[in-house]
Amino acid sequence: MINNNTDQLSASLEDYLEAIYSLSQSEEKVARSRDISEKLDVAKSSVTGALRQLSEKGFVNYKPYGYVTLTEKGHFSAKEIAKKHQALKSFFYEILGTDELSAEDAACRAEHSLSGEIVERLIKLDEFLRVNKISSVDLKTLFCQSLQENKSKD
Amino acid sequence: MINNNTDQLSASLEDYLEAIYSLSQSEEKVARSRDISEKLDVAKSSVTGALRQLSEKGFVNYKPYGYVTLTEKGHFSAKEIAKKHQALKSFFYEILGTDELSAEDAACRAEHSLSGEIVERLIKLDEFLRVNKISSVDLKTLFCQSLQENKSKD
DNA sequence: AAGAAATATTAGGCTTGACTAACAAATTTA
DNA sequence: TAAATTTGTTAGTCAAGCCTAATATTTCTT
Repeated sequence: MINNNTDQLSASLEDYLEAIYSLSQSEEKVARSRDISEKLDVAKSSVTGALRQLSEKGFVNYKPYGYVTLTEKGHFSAKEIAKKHQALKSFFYEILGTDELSAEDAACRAEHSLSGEIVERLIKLDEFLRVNKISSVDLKTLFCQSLQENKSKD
Repeated sequence: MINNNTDQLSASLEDYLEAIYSLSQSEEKVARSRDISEKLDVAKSSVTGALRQLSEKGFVNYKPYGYVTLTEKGHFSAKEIAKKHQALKSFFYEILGTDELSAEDAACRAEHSLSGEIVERLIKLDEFLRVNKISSVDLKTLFCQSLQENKSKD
């Protein structure tokens, strides 16, 4: 019973929380175990385990066979995570100019490893570049011409 | 004996490879188990396990109680990882203007989750911003004034 | 070169987070 | 409402990665 730490979530639990948040927002307002399982491509039994943990840590209201809802704390954290995700995806897609799938994919993985501070600053840079009309369109030539020639030179 | 996949390394194994590379470069040219253990703040027995895996996958030459050296493949991968690390740290520190420790820390964690393509593009953006003299110095005011006022507003 | 010290490995255990299969509960349908 | 279907949980297993303690090997010291 080590790490019953109430505030810090593992990358995995962050994913579950994010999925619950996202499902609660769209669809029929309640995140069912089934949907979470499908969304994260994970066995239903894994969802049960995750819900128990999130519940113990105070992020969701959960009773076996009952509906799942976010607590205030859970809602707050989920929003933070979603914000990170959105900011990163937007940066990768609209500033760096990757294709949307890559951007989504990269955001999924990076959102767990970057601190709030870094993401805040990234958002500011993103805004700055937009305001000054420096975006993927402007950087495209730059990217295209230099992606090739830069293949390892020790 | 699943995942004897020869080319893809886990985040953890990437860390070990990177440490070996870095130690080989500096110091006395040979990465000893002891040093790796110390550098990654990990038990020596964990290093042994990692070396065995890296050896099985063809990234290092390793025999129990012997010295460890990188194979050509290992050297190549390590360089890639180190390059990612350097690029990310530089971006966080010099463009986003975080303190050096945060930059180092963030780079350590993000380097495993961002694809080569994203990092390449980040390097290009980094260069572009430098050339155009848009760096942390220029963004500082922007960052400082807006980091505060942007604390969640749903 | 033999004992002491440092270094490396093995053995065994723990945690996290996934899985499958079997079972339980809830919901739908006839 | 009772049977069928869907959904959710439990039990047991597995791999990755880490740990400590005990053991083995190498290196240093005298």
